[in-house]
Amino acid sequence: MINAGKRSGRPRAGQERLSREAILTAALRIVDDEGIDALTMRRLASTLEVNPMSLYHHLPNKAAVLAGLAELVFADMEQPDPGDAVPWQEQLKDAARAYRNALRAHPNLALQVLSDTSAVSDVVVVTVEPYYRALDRAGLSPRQIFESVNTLVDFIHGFTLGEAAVRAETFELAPDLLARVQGLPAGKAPTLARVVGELGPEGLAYDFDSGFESGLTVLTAGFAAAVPRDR
Amino acid sequence: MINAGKRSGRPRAGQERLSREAILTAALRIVDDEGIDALTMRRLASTLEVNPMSLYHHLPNKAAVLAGLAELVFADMEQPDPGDAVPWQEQLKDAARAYRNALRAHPNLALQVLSDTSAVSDVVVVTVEPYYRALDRAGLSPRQIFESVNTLVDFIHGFTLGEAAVRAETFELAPDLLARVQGLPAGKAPTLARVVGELGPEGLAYDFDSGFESGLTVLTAGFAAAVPRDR
DNA sequence: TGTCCTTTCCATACGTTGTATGGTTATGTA
DNA sequence: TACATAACCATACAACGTATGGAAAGGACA
Repeated sequence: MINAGKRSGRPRAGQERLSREAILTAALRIVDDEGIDALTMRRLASTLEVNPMSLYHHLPNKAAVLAGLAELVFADMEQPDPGDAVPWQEQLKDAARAYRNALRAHPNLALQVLSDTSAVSDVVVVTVEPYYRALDRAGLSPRQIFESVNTLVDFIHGFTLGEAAVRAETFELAPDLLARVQGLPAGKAPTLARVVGELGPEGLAYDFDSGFESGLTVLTAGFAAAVPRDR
Repeated sequence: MINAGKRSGRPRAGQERLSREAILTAALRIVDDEGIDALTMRRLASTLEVNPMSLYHHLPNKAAVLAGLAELVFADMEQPDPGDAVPWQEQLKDAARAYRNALRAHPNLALQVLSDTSAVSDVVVVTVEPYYRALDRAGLSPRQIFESVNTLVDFIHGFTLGEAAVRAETFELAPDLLARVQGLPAGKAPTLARVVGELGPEGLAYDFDSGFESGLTVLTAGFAAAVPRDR
């Protein structure tokens, strides 16, 4: 009768079924597989084959679970920083790509992560050095660097948000947009209508990767334009 | 005994207490005053002095209430579009400012609005004409215009998200950031540490308005740099 | 070794949520 | 005048987060 049918009590040493890490890993799997709404304390406990209340010995509440997940997302981020061997533009873009990749590795968590101020500001502090380095090399002033980094990070956040939202829904961006534009009353948005018409359905087939690169190019060009003349 | 103490039944014509619009208006007030979490169907019904289930005759479920709120936010947006009398850069910036203002008029709704794909794509279609007009005047190709607008909108979204998140929490950005950076192990992020140190506490006192303007300036400069040479 | 606090798990239960079901009464149309 | 429909209400249910308190094992100290 080795613990058969036992109902409760502390487990033997080394037999603990839970830990903060185990809980967060299971939670991340649920969110990745089934979306953020599928993550409930009861569901989480049941996949761990544990009573719901047991979770509360490792994490104070559900908000802490979500905050822990945000933490995990950033922990997996790889920091490339090729250093000064490449032009500052490439250094900047590489860092931005790494950030984007970390965020989109778990699209169902994007909203949670981006709206969790403490998670974002944590990671921003730890992560942001390559941006500062690159823009310093470019010759910007401290104030310009500070504001440029904020602008870049905001772009990445907005981009990721859009990408995650579109992936979550199952709708086709291009035909949808085309249909909407064509459905507008004539003369309502003439330039939009003309440009969209010239692009055509295949021109509108949005590729997130190239959209991101395009944004990075615009931003780096904008940063470069801000470099004082005497450099 | 004119309907006194009556418990249920259809109201007299013209005496209806509910309508989609009335419900959404009340919901918006709750969200603005007390935050998105305060909005429950029961709370909403009680401010309207109505049974919770009555709401369901005008809106199919709570998600529809939230979607309706997103709609309201955009409905209040004023579209300036000074037209071709000003440089294209100003036309672009004015439109961007109007969009930002609409989003931040209801900060507690920002997250909801930005994550509601259909709301965003609705408004983007209706709203985006000035951007297209400005960038067309600047001389960009259809493809460049399309991608530039996406970049600009993503920046606005990311910026708004950050602004709303910071406002929701009650913490001071500048001292917090400074403390975090100073708490880093020495040599961990040298450029960040130096730049932040040079800025000092007052240099870090973030002003969202000037941060937004700075982003717009960078982006317009980036767009300008993409104009083909033969223009 | 025996004592006692702590840790890890479990059982039960409470209040709140969104909403399904089905009733009651007035409206509008046939 | 009959009847489907619309606008309201009462009741009820399942699922949620989590407070409370109990059981069993671990670890510290006598």
